[in-house]
Amino acid sequence: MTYASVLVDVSVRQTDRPFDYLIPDRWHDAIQPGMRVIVPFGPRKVQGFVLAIKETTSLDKVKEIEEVLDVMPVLTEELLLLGSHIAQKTLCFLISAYQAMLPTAIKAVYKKHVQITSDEVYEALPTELAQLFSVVKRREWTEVESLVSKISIVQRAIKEGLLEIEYEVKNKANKKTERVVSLLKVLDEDLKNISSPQQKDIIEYLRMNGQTSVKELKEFLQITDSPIKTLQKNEFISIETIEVYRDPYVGSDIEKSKPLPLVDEQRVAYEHIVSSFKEREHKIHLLHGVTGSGKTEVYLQTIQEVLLKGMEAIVLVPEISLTPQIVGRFKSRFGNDVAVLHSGLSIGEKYDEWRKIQRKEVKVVVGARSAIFAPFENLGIIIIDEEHETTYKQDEHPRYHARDIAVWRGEYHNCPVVLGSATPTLETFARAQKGVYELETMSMRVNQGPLPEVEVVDMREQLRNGNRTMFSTLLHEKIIDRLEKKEQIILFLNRRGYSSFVMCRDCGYTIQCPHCEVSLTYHKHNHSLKCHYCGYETYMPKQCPSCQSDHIRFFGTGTQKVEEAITQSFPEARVIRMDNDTTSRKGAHEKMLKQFGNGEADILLGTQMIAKGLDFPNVTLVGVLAADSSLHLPDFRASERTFSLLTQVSGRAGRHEKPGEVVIQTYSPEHYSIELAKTQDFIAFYEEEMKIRRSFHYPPFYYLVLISISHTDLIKVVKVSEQITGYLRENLSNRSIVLGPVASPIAKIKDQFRYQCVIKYKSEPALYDVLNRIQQFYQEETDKGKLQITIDFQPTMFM
DNA sequence: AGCACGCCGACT
DNA sequence: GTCGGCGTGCTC
Repeated sequence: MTYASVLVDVSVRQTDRPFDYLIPDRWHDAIQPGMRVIVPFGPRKVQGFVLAIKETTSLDKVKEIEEVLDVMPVLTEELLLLGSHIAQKTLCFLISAYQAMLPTAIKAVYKKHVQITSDEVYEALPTELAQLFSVVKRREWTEVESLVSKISIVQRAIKEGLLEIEYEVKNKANKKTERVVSLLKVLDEDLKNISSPQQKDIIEYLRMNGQTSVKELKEFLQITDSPIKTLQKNEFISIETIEVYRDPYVGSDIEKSKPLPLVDEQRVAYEHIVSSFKEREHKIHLLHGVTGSGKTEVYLQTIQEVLLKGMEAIVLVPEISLTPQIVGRFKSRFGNDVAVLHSGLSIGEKYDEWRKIQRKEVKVVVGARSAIFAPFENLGIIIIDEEHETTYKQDEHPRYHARDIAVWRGEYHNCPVVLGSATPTLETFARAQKGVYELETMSMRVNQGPLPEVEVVDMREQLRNGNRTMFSTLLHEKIIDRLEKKEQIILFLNRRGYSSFVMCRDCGYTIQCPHCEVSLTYHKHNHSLKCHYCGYETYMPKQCPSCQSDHIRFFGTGTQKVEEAITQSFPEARVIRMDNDTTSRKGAHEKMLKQFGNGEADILLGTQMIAKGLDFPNVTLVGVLAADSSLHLPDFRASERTFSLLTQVSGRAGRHEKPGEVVIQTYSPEHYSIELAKTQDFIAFYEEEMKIRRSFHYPPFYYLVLISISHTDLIKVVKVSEQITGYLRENLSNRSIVLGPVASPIAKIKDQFRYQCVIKYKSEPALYDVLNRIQQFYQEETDKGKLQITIDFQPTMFM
């Protein structure tokens, strides 16, 4: 007898452990850990993952596995191991960790049907049910629920054995299939006997072109299914259904590219990384290169080496759909060896890309955060571009950081991990300084061009001098100049922590969301006010609800408003505006960038999404409007983010022959992150910021855990928060610091009050134990859904 | 999470 | 005496 430990797809604490099932004989040697199965669980059926195969079980009664869903495991041995590591380190259920590794298409969909037990039951059934099941003998539960007058009559029929419930587990996956036609043996004699010209055409076509899809045959020969069917019936051809891949990049013509010559700094970095790959050393390299220093080319050539050895590579890029230019570079270098995974793909497309990896049909995957789980088994290198990006941290369970996963997998495979950035996180840079990571510095731009000249304009002064527009005199002049020279301009609107809120000029009243403690945002297109947290929407009032004054206006600068200002100040300029509104349609993003690249516009105006990765030779001016809006967020990383953002945006200017200029507009020009962005001196910024981090006990000197507590009852939230902080203070070592409880910066979302506390620690042996105990203590209450407690290690946000 | 089981009040 | 409400506890 062999048994399987199965982890079922039910994410609650009580089922967060394996259950044993008997493996039926027919599956004996076929079943392997990492495969998905369907098992009976209580009265229903659920999907589960086989964790292990074993010869014995301690139970006296076990059920049999009902079905095996995979031919090969969807989770490799490595990923199974990694899952338990993630569950342990982020305090999530094991099943959640595994779910996070797989494409959504593979997730189970549960259905419940009601059917007649036998044809003889009609007399016994109540008329209502007899009618319902007279023609259709099997119906979906939800359908029955809505058609029937009372659920109880169905339940009684089930008890009496007239009806029964059947549980079904389906795959969300939709493999895209295609019917293909192959020619069987057709003798010339047979051909003579075929009178239909269409059938003859088909055979002719197949003889010329070999295996062909039904679709193509029909299109090319302008025929229907019927002659094809006849040929199949007479066994001249065979039709089989095969799986095909959707190609999200079909039609985009990609030219093959060749390795570019490396400049000295690039070569040094390249050689270091390649040597640790060849020596099979798990080293972490920080590739610290200024914008335009050619980091991507280093990635490409190191990957080339990895591929030469028949090994595989993972490349993470922040939210990749936003940088089609980068995807293009990988596709053009490695062609069909590349799979691309990002959020812009449909569920089916993601699944197809994932299948290519699983079947080892590709060697390189380029993707966003979750691509770190690519099921490669022969990894040679892992690259994380723009290492400092916060999108690498998942903000829902499991709250993992892709960088940590990369390090874990690098260790498992004994391969190097490369972290690339012009503005690495302080944590990473500090490790490189200490020699924990290898530091590769690239301080020169490949084109030998200088970094762009950056000027900071004090907007307070502009205001004092009577300039009330969004453009300082300097930026205005420079825009005019570029427009005349037919050079291009990027205008960046820093909107983080910024929105167009509504305020009464007379009494100062601002309109807030009734369910969340945030101001509502004004939306121009339908004159509405919307809450960005819960979706609440209302009309824009004509009068102040508080003092009835007419002077109620919206404040803040949206991209729309900037666009209007541009057309007013520079009527001849052609503008492309990129923000969430204009790029939500699929492919809109790529299209707009292409237009700008072709010179169809003079100004590209946008938010964060235009800050990185873009490379347009004709851009010689970058303007940053309101540089400091990200500076005053209640977050210790605000300075780091601002500096990083300004550096990245500045890097968009003058990347090729023409030198670039940057104008940064700010109300706090004396702030060090803005002052240092002017010289783009990362080291100076690092040293300055480290002083602050040290004295305030922030990372990289301390690790952080953020515990958030929320509930609809404020008193309950306060009580639980105080209990938790009290417990932490009592049970953690006195070297750790516990802050709070305090109300979260956004104190209420969706009618839930939110409190938080923070643990700062350097080394805390009791940490996991204590946090687990807290989770267990409140488990009953959190299960009911009223109370929520989330624990976030190394949080990126404190909102 | 679902689902059954069981206990209790309400109503034919 | 039955129906349906919800609290409790289990699922190999």
